[in-house]
Amino acid sequence: MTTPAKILLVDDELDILEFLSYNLKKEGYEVHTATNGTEAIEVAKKVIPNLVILDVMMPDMDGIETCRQIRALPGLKDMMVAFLTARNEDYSQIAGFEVGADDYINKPIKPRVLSSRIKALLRRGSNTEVAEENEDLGGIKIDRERFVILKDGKEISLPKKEFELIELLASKPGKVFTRDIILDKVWGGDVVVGDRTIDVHVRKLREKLGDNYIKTVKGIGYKFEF
Amino acid sequence: MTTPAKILLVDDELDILEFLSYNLKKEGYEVHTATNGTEAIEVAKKVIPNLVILDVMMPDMDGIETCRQIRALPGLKDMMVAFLTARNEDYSQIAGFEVGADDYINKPIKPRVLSSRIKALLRRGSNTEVAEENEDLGGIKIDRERFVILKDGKEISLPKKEFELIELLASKPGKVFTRDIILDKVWGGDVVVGDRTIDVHVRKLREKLGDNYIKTVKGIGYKFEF
DNA sequence: ATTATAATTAACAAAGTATTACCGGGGAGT
DNA sequence: ACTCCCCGGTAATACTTTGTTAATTATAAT
Repeated sequence: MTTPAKILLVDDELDILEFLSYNLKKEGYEVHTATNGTEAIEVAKKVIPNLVILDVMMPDMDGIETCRQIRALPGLKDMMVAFLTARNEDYSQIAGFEVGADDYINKPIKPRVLSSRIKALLRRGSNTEVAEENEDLGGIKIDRERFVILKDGKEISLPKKEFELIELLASKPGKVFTRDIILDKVWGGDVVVGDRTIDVHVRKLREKLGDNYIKTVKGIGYKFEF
Repeated sequence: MTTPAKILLVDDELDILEFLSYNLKKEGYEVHTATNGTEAIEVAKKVIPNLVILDVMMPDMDGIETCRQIRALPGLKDMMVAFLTARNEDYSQIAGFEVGADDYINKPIKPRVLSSRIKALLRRGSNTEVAEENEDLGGIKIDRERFVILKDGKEISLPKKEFELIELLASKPGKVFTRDIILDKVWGGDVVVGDRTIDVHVRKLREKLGDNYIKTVKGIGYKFEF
């Protein structure tokens, strides 16, 4: 770590703002905050953040519009942008990607998830050179931005759950994810679903991606390998 | 599997304490309890729990403050902390995370939910440790994360029991593990299996790893050597 | 040689996973 | 508002792998 990354948080709900702010500071980031679009633009001009986290739903000026305006500022074209959205807001419905969102983060926010997402974002952001090439995982690329998998250049679009599942598994190729962990991360710790639900989703993924990527580790769980 | 995780429960309501305690013990955890902050700190000093579950609302000293004090104790910085909160007590969440809460559990508590949350927490806690490079044991490496053995760079995947067995033996190379101990650690103290079960598993391991690693000590047990 | 302990093998039981079919809810399009 | 269709999930069943047992053979120690 050289100089801490600067993050601008924008949300009209003070609770959330504080909560996120605290957690990010703990991770060593330099955190700035704003409670509305106008204020956000002011702050952005001054601090030139590496990453802006914007609530989509805000009074006055919504996150999308705010984003558009911030991006128009000099020197801020290359900054990373993440939107906060309520759970279950279908990604495709959101106009955010049109203004160049780099990630979506669902509320309610789990600190651990947040932290890793942000790290990933900042890493991506610092790759100023290449227009952000997604990692190639044995002929497969995960395009979070478009919510699509690329297999040998061919697009395969996945439903949400399947996407989240492959995303998790591929996040650390080779690592075995226990059923517990998968349930926890993809379905959420307190949702109780049947034992075979994961299997079925794995099945559907294998149908679409081919049988060579997701391996079962009997008695333990699954892992992504190539 | 190895040694049971230690959990410290703190709540002023005896009903809840008993209820949780019962459920957690059933899951195989070592459970300690306290009914107030001061007592909690005493117990924490002694047992050095892996996880503390704290009621936020308590007379005398509330959960947050208790947590702060416990964390200040030597050797307890890295422990996991979960707070029990009444439904929708949003405000306390913020304060809680400031003292390093790792999770919130809402009352009323459903045992099933509790169980999975706790598993996740303890897992997270142990993951927090150092990224622990795998030791090379005479051409063999045990990769717990991927759940495979690496022999001369080549991956050998093992079934659960075989993996646990080699893991145990290799945990202290050279040391002889008696059949009793092996049964206890791998199969669990209360499971009754036949005399030859261990032999068969050793056999299978030797088939896969070669005959040069596991040595028999007649009349005593087995040891891992290289 | 005799006895006790261990290794091997094959057959069986149990656990775990894959597959298929199906159902209900919610959104998209009409 | 009414379909229709897709997604996410369940249930039942078939299938595979793993774990255990028991019977048999081999080995070492006295």
